Amino acid sequence: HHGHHAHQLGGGDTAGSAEGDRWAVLMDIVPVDQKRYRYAYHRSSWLVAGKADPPAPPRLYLHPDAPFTSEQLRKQVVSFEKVKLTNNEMDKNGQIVLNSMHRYQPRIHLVRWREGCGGNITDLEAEEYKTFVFPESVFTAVTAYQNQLITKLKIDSNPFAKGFRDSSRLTDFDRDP
Amino acid sequence: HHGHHAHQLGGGDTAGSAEGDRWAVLMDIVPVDQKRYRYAYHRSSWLVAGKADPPAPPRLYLHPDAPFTSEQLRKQVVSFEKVKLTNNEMDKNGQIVLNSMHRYQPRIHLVRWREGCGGNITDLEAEEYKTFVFPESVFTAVTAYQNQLITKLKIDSNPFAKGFRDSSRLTDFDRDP
DNA sequence: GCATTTTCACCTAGGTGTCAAGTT
DNA sequence: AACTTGACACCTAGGTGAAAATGC
Repeated sequence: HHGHHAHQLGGGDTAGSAEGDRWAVLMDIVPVDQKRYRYAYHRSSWLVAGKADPPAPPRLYLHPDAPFTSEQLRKQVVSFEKVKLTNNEMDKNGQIVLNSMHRYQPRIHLVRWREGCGGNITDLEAEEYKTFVFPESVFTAVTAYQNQLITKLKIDSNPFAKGFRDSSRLTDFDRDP
Repeated sequence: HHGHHAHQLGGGDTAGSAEGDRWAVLMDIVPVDQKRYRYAYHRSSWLVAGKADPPAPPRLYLHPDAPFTSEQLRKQVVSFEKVKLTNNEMDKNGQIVLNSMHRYQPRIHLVRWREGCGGNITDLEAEEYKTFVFPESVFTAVTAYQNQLITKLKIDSNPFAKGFRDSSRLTDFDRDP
């Protein structure tokens, strides 16, 4: 209603605006380059190992709490902790499909909620949206960690991996509490 | 588009119709009468025990898979297995609030999906809907089962209660498998 | 005395990295 | 030789009724 071009959002919606104040937040993950990588253990670094495998078209993952109001977007954390990755190109569960040993850039898309679509967004170019990219979030997809520091980071930061933390090595006192 | 009165749905949408073919399915649970009950253990039956406590206005529980298409409604089971009940009138989790020791009738409402509301249905009378009632689903709300047959039924039919099934009484062979 | 809440052992369901086995 | 998959132990998270504790 401010006369923005379609396919581009401007800033400046004020706190009072209620009309059309519904937003979808989506994530996709796009290739950084056309390369395949391998890991050089002895020098602890990634090396180019050839040309990329043919990429699947990036899948859009809609944040499950959508639609958000602009107030929610201002006051709440929008976490994508439930997004799942797979290397199975035939996946039917809406997971994001990646090729292992390739580099990727996650992207966040803020999309004006269209009444009547119910979040069924298949093509970003048909929407009014703005994309946010955080270059520090680039990563290399793997099926097994190549680096023990990554393994330690995951074990220390993911509650489901608590069983592998150092402190869980028992000190032989696990009988008759 | 067939000229039905608002607030009432007719049958006869054919398989081909696509326009507006989105439906919400909701459940609410309404008091059967204005009575409070108690259970007579010695005769295994419910008795009237006085006048009902003041009822909270019935809450509408929207099926989480909404909206459905009419094809989905024809071909799939619509299960309300995730609905939760509580006796806490202050509940903020969208659970259905009931008074213990009162009789209730669950109801199912089929509601035409309104674009722009995103399933945010607060008042049924503002919608185009049809209600389905199954008298065999009337029940008495409790905080503890009053009848051992109910306890057995629940234990035998709910996977989470498997630990209480007869067959799980161990036969003294639970050492060193 | 009866109804409700709290705590608990026992489950289901599913998210972790490990390790062995399989694949290319 | 390097990468991928599947079975596994170990967790988190939470749904059961039993039994004890609490409330009215």
